[in-house]
Parts: sequence; structure tokens; C-alpha cells
Amino acid sequence: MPRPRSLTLDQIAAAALAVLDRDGLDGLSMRAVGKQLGFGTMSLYRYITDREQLEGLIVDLVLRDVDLDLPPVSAHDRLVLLAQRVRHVVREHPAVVPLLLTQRHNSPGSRRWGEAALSVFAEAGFRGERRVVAFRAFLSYVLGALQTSHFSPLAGTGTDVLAALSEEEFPLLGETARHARGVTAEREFREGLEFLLRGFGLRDAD
Amino acid sequence: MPRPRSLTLDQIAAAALAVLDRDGLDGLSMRAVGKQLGFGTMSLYRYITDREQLEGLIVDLVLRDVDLDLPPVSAHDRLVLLAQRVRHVVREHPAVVPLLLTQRHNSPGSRRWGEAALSVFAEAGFRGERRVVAFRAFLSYVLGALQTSHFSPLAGTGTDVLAALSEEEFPLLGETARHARGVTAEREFREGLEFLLRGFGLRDAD
DNA sequence: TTTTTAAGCGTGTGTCGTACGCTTACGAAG
DNA sequence: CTTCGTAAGCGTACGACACACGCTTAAAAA
Repeated sequence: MPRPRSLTLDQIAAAALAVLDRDGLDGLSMRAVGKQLGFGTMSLYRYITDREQLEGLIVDLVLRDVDLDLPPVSAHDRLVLLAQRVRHVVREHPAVVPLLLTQRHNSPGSRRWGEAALSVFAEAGFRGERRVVAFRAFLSYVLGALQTSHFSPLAGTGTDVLAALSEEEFPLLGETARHARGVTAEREFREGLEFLLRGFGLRDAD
Repeated sequence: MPRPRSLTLDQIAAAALAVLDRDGLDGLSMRAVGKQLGFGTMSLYRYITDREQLEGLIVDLVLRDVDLDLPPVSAHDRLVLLAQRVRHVVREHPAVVPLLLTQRHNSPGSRRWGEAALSVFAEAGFRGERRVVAFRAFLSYVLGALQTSHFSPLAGTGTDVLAALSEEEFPLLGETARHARGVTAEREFREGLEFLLRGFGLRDAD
């Protein structure tokens, strides 16, 4: 009977993501999101309780369109797919990286991804506490790698600085940084993941 | 000839860390650090250029007292030691966890730790781009695991929420969360790391 | 047409980082 | 012992921020 709502949570999340993509995390403010929607700042609070929830909506919007359908390939390959799909989705919205860790737990999309990963682990014979540890290690690697390559990419100025470091105090850091120039973010993520999966006892075969 | 300085960067970093330990990241402000030192807020700017640098000093103060002396044990065991020592140092100051990723690159202590880790990889036969990838994977796991267990510890309310999730939509998440209660943070970190190190081809032997 | 409900938002509060420029402590020079 | 130059310490102010509060008004129900 009262005036109908003019916004949905999805529209708000989409507007916030647009701001985030355009102006980065520093540019993300309630004011900016309101303006992006053509509304006043405080109108948002009719829909969400606080900024925290807004960040959760953003993360969910991004994670939600990770495809969870997996082809009938080996467990190894399915985990690679799940990890890479997250990476690809996040790469379209680099500024969400810092939000992933803090908002992961209040995103249904994140939970669905977790369930999908766990089903691969389960099918590969991981049970009980061993499954807990393996899943969390997988999660830690994926999130850690995204953060690491976001905050200090191999192809960034940081690498140049390291490459020029004092040969005496940091010989290996310098040498390794010079080798780093030949490694793409894609290869770094993929081959690092490969190390972990091999540790799980999963090779290219099932 | 002019008035002598009354503070050192170390004192400022120590004060900031004290504030961080006491009041958390939300409580860390230039005003609070000034007060902690018995100085006005703006006095800090005679010593540091901005808050960013202050955060770097905190991270360095914490990372600086990671012991880098390694006993003559296997490469596997030395990497475990390096990872665990970071974990132990950070556990004394949990609120620095979010700063580790952003400030890692402007901390000499972090670089020294990196050099130490690289020397283990080098000695274990990792060369060129393979060393780059292995080191970055190690780094990603360590940082990712610290962040993960800080923002959603296995023994936290998040786990309880997951354990109670709908049996239909998230059966594995629920079951796994229930198993998670038996796993300490220490075991999670250690055994997750073990998976990665096994992937490197490093077992308990050299 | 009137009533009722809540949508939208203007204003204000207390926080933040930090720019600016004043006051003052203090070592050196006369 | 006085004076002076320099920079330390800091008071104030500015423009952001998230958000509390309560007014105005759109629009569905009667």
C-alpha cells in the first residue's frame, strides 16, 4: 500500500561495483554509490544497514557468476578450473581483491563455490579433518595468490626495486626478481597451484 | 644547532603497535598514536610523511624480530621453521595481519625473511623461473593462511553458522564445518603447509 | 478525495588524515 | 650572558568519511 521501492539490492551492488571499478577502493563511498544511482546518500540506508553489508553485496555479485558446472575430468583438473574461474572473475574487478577476505563469509556465492570445491575433495577421497585441512589450504592459496599478485605483481615496480637491491645483502632476492620478469600472472597462479595440488596427491590423472 | 629531536622512528612504531594491540586496527589513528607517546597529533609528521609510512614501520617492527638463523636440518624443515616463526610473531599482534599484505614491500625485515626463504629454495635446487614460482607460492600460502585464519578462524562463529546450514543446499560445507572444530589453528597452518611442501618435492628428508 | 505508510533525503555529529603557520626550546655565535 | 637562527611541537582548520535523526512527500488503499 505504501510507495513502492525503486531500487533492488542487485542494482545497488551493481552501482557500487561500477564505482569500485572506476574509482578504486578509495573512491568507494556511500556518497559515490548514491550519486551513481541518481539518489541521495541516505537513501541507500533504506535498503542496507551499513557499508559492511554493501561490501558483502559487491563480493557476492562478483563471486556469484563463477560458473560451478564442472566437466567430467579429473579431480585435479576440476580444482584447477574452480580456482581459475575465481581468478578470471576477479581479474575483471581487481579492486574487489581486498574485500574478498573480509566479506567471503557473508556471500552465498562464496559458499556455493566452497561447496563445489568440497565436493571435489570428497570425491577424491578426502574425509574428516583431512578434508578440512586440504580445503582450507586450497582456499588460503587461492586467496593469498590473488592478494599477493594484486598488491605486489611480479610485473610491477616492486620487482624492479628488488632487482636493483644491494647485491651483497640481498643477492637471491635480486636474482630471483630478475627471473620474475619472464613469469606472467597467469603462469604464476597456475604453476603455484600445481605445486599445492601435487602435494594433495593429485596429478593430472584422477 | 637547533632543538634536538625527542623521538625515534622505533619509538613511534612501538607506540603505534601498542595502540594496535590494545584497540585494534579501528583504534589505530594518528591522534591515538600521538596521545600514546604523550605528544600532539601533528608532532608525528615531523618524523613520518603519512599514515602509510607508519603502517610500514609497524609491519617492519613485527617482522624484524623473526629469527632467521636456521639449524642444519632439511630444506623442508627450514621452510617450516621460517613459516612458523612468522606465524608466531604475528600471533602476538593479530591486528597487524591486514597490514602485512599492503606493507610487506616496504619493510626491510620482510625482505630479509624473503632472502632467507629464497636461500633455502636455492639450496634445494630451485633455479630460475621455477624458483620464482615456488617462492611466490610459499609466500601466497603463508600470507593467505594468516589472513584466512584471522578473518575466519576454524574455531569461530563462522564455523558454527556453516555447521548449521541447510543440509540440502550445503551438505558438505556443513559436515566439513563440524569436523573443523577438532582442528587447531596450529595444525591447520602446519598441515596445510605440509601439503604445499610435499608438492615442492620436499618431504621430511632433504 | 482522504488517509496512511514508508521512500527519499537534508541536516548534523563525531570521526578521520593532514595542510598550514604559530610559538617556543635550544645549540651556536658574538 | 645575550642574542639569533633553526627546526620541534602543536593548535586550528579543512574536507572527507559513515551514519543518526526526523522532515517532506509520493503513491497505494479506502
